[in-house]
Amino acid sequence: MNQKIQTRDPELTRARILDAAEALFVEQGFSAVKLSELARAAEVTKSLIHHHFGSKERLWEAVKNRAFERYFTAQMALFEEAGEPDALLLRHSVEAYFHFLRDNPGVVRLFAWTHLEGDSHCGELDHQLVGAGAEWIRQTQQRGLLRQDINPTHVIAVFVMTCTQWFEAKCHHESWPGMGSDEAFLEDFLKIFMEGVTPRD
Amino acid sequence: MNQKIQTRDPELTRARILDAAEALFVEQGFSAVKLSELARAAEVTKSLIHHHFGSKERLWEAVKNRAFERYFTAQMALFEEAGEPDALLLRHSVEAYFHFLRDNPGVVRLFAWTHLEGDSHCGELDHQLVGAGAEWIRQTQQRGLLRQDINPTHVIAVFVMTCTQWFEAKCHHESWPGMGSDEAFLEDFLKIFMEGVTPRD
DNA sequence: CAAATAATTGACCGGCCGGCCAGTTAGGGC
DNA sequence: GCCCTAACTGGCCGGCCGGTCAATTATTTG
Repeated sequence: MNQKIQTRDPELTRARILDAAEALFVEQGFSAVKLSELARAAEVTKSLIHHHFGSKERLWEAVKNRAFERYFTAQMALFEEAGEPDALLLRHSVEAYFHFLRDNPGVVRLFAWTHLEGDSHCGELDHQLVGAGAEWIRQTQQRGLLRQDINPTHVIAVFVMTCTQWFEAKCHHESWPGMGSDEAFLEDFLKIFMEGVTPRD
Repeated sequence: MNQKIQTRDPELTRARILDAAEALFVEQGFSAVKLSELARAAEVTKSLIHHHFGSKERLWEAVKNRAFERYFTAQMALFEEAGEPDALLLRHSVEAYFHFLRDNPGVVRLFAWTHLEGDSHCGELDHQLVGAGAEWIRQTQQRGLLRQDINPTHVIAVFVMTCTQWFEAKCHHESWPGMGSDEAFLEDFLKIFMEGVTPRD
């Protein structure tokens, strides 16, 4: 009775390890995570982790790759359901990105850890996305719907960075006197940002 | 010949440990730093570290406290040499903050580590600074030199967060297609930001 | 159905981690 | 000068870290 499951499912095992590892790495960072702790959390033996991933470093790589791929496809999906390039669409993109980060705090922390490691991998994954977004802003600029004296990539960078830092440094800013809620901040940021990228009449 | 220094200077020893610890913690983060490595870097015995700071955790606290105090006084100094509140002064504040971060990469990384730890201490140190800055923006708003429909604290947050993330996530964004230099980005950000906070004619 | 392959286990390892302690030495107060 | 405090040293320790290995068992292949 109560004997261990006899059936084997290597893919599920890998997934269990990856899931548990992602949770721990995201929470504590690479070097603070202990394989013994991870093994307990994933309900596998420590040896099994080595069997499937070789080493702690390679497991970390696998975790990052999987998470970034998820991030990338999610962003790509958001992007592809976009309509005609105009200023309103830019506003919706900012809102979508902000809410995506709000709903995926793990992604935010993962970014922070990899930035501290100097890992440029996640940035490279963005190339398509940023390239397409910049092209899209360029078109809007040519239509006269956005001011033309700003580098389109910088437009993206400004809103991406503001949204990211809002969630990365929440513990830092949330105690600031007068600081509002997520939505209040987003609204004020959009006021500044949209006014800033709109051409003068 | 070549004998160890006989003279004792506990304050200098503390400083040597703190300096070496700051360098290592900033680079690698708390848990990746080994006390043996730190002892070598600071040219002291491991025991001496424990003698002066008690434990690795308390040393980390001491490092953060000292660095944040330095940060705070540097910012306070910048702030106090400011003149009459107007829009140009806001622009200069953004530039000053941006260049401060560029010239103090250690501060940027320290912020990132503490954010990941959920440490709200650095945010609390900012209270005075942010309170004063917000008050200052409020005055400028009342003079009609900045638009009045935006929370002053959010104005500060937007530029602080953009500057911070620019340097924190440099490895992420610098490979983006079309991304410009520090100065080019700052210029474009200022175009958006200043236009966004200026009242319509 | 046998043989090969892959998944899984538990025991084990060398190394080093943070921390401790007994002892030594310098310096400041009296 | 003497003593007490505090700075400083070297050696040591228990524990656990990431990683290995031989043995066992399920699954796939042919």
